[in-house]
Amino acid sequence: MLIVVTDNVSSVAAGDACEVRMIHPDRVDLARESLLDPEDAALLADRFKSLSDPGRLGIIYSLLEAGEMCVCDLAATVEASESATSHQLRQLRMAGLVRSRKEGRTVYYRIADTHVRLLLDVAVEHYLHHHGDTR
Amino acid sequence: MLIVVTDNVSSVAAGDACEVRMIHPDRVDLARESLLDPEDAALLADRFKSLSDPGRLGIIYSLLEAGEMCVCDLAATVEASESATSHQLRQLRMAGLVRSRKEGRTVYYRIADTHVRLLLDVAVEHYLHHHGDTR
DNA sequence: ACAAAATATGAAGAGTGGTTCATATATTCA
DNA sequence: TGAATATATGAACCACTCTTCATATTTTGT
Repeated sequence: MLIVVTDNVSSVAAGDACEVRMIHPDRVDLARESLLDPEDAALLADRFKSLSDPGRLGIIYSLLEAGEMCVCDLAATVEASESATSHQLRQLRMAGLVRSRKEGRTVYYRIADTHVRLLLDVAVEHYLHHHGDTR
Repeated sequence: MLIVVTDNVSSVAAGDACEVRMIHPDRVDLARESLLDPEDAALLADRFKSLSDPGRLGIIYSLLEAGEMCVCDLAATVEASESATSHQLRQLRMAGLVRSRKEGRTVYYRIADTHVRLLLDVAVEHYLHHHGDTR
């Protein structure tokens, strides 16, 4: 990688494509070393995405409070159709946030593990009581 | 609210609209009491949404590692255009995850508070080392 | 004042997400 | 076996998101 330094502003010819401008190459290098590899970043982003829907948050809070619940009860709780609820539960299950158990015709869902509650508690702690300025 | 109970399966005629089926009305009532009000749920979901993009996660990790960084350095780090990076920083700023400080023409961004690191640590703890089955 | 630099913003396009509706699967009951 | 129940799945539609491109704003240097 070719690096050209002029005063305190540097440019890097990355590969054979465009030129990138930077002011503090040292910080860029530092930050680059600790970057998640793209695969992990995508995975982590996907998991956060599962938590980014009010309906799914409603499902999760319901399960945290009431323990095991079946699809139709969850649908009634969050006031959504059973189909929509089933679709959302599928996402939550594939994200590893909930697990399911089948008993006869009904399927009971539960929170997968205790990290979920911890994660929400931290988020609520930060977000709901801390609406700071937007500087 | 009219409630009709048959065996252990109940129906609630909610308002004047559709009919909702449920198996454990007690759990539904329990879960309903602890539901976030819609406003808070939407707010919380929005904050998680800010964390649901690999590029934004890259920005956040960069800031956690390198401290203050300007837009062009962040763009170089995550290999995105400066415009795209600026748009993403706007979201992160409005979500209260980062703050900015202007020095001459350059704007330096930093992580808003320590909860952000904690939140990511909990998420990584749960997600990256815990890819369980999908039952 | 003018040009260049650093960032911000707005609009438009492609892609994604969530719901609905119809249908499929699995299970119980008669 | 056939009907009803509980859930799952697939396709389609609308809305939203993210990027790009062009342009605006703010600040510096001459």
